[in-house]
Amino acid sequence: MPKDRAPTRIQRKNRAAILEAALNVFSAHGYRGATVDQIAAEAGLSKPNLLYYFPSKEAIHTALLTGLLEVWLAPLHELNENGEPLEEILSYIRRKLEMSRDLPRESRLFANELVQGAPRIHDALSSDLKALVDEKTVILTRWMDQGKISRVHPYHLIFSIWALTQHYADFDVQVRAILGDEDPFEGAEPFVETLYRKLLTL
Amino acid sequence: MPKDRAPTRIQRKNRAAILEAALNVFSAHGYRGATVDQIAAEAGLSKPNLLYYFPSKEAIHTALLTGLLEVWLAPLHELNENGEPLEEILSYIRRKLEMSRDLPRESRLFANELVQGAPRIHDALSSDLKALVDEKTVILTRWMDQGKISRVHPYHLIFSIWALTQHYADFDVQVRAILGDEDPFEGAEPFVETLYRKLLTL
DNA sequence: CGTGAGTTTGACCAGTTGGTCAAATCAAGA
DNA sequence: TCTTGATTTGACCAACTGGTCAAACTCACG
Repeated sequence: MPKDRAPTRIQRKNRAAILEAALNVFSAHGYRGATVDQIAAEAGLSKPNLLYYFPSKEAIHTALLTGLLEVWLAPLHELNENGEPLEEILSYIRRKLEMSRDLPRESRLFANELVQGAPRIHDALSSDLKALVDEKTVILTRWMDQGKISRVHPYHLIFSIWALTQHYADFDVQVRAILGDEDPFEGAEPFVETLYRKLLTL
Repeated sequence: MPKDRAPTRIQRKNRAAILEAALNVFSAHGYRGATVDQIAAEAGLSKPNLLYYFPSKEAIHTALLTGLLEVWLAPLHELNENGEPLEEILSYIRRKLEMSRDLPRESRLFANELVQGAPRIHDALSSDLKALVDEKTVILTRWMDQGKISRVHPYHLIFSIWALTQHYADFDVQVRAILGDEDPFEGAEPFVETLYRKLLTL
């Protein structure tokens, strides 16, 4: 247990290696399915050495989740109320789709946690996430009031975007089992763009 | 291990109780997160007694998955090539949404399996599921060729329906954390109906 | 009733898992 | 170089897990 001074070079390196390894293991096997030994091996450390940097398996998991939550919510944060409504929403969708393509482990990490009832991030959902979504649905509703986009249920609009974009990362195996060689994202991008353009154009 | 005669009354009752309990436990905690003790307790049996009916934890899991796969795919099976195209698709969506509302455990069972790479049903995906989807996309493509519905990527159309409808069961916690008291399905039904009507109407 | 198959259980086992600890090793500043 | 705190490790532990087994019990049916 290092004292709470400024972290040393080694501390920074090993903590980063552990979190990287934990992301691999937790996202592939879920919390319960991941073992500390596995994470330690993947990080190139012995188990006791890993537990020198994090007090427990759960601590690694929550450190990962909380650390990645802001990364995960960044695309929605960027939704700009002063931009062109339809383009803002389409950009948001594109950012989410890119994240599914480029950060599938992060997506599956949250998917694993959510599908099992979010026992470890339930609080963040009903505070941080809810606050962010509430804030952005106000903007969406204003755009609808101003006749800039079609009137639809703003919460379900956001849910649909999450569902559609994250599906490609979370259920990747299924998508690939059906599409075979075809790159999922090649077809997905124009599809979702058309979908939301038609939905939101008056 | 009962002989392979006709199952007795007790066998039928206990096997059903085990599968019901296993559905609860596996869907809530995933394969690795579920314990045989937990399933036995929930089924009202001792662990050795449970293992008298199923040879192993994995056997219970695969029995569940394979038994439910056809239930799960039934809505798509019902998509009728002789029906009115848009109405057929909308009915399919409604059936899937009903399943999310009425059978969320089944949805999460598959979600858990898929998000972890489908180690135990990979074969069923690339054979049964792929065959079914291939068959139905032919119908969708024909409808598009005949100018009955808009031309979109048929596979991604199906993926989007899965994503949207199953989202409400699989990520239920998240949806409820944001919607609060509001019934998710009340808003979801008209939303998805509008969405696909706009997408598919020429 | 009796009897044989079907059912249930307590005791047990080996492997795994998260976590501890004292001792050994290493690194960097005085 | 020397010392002190940071880092690493092998040995270990208790709890849990999936699974086994022989013995006990129960049920249906002749």
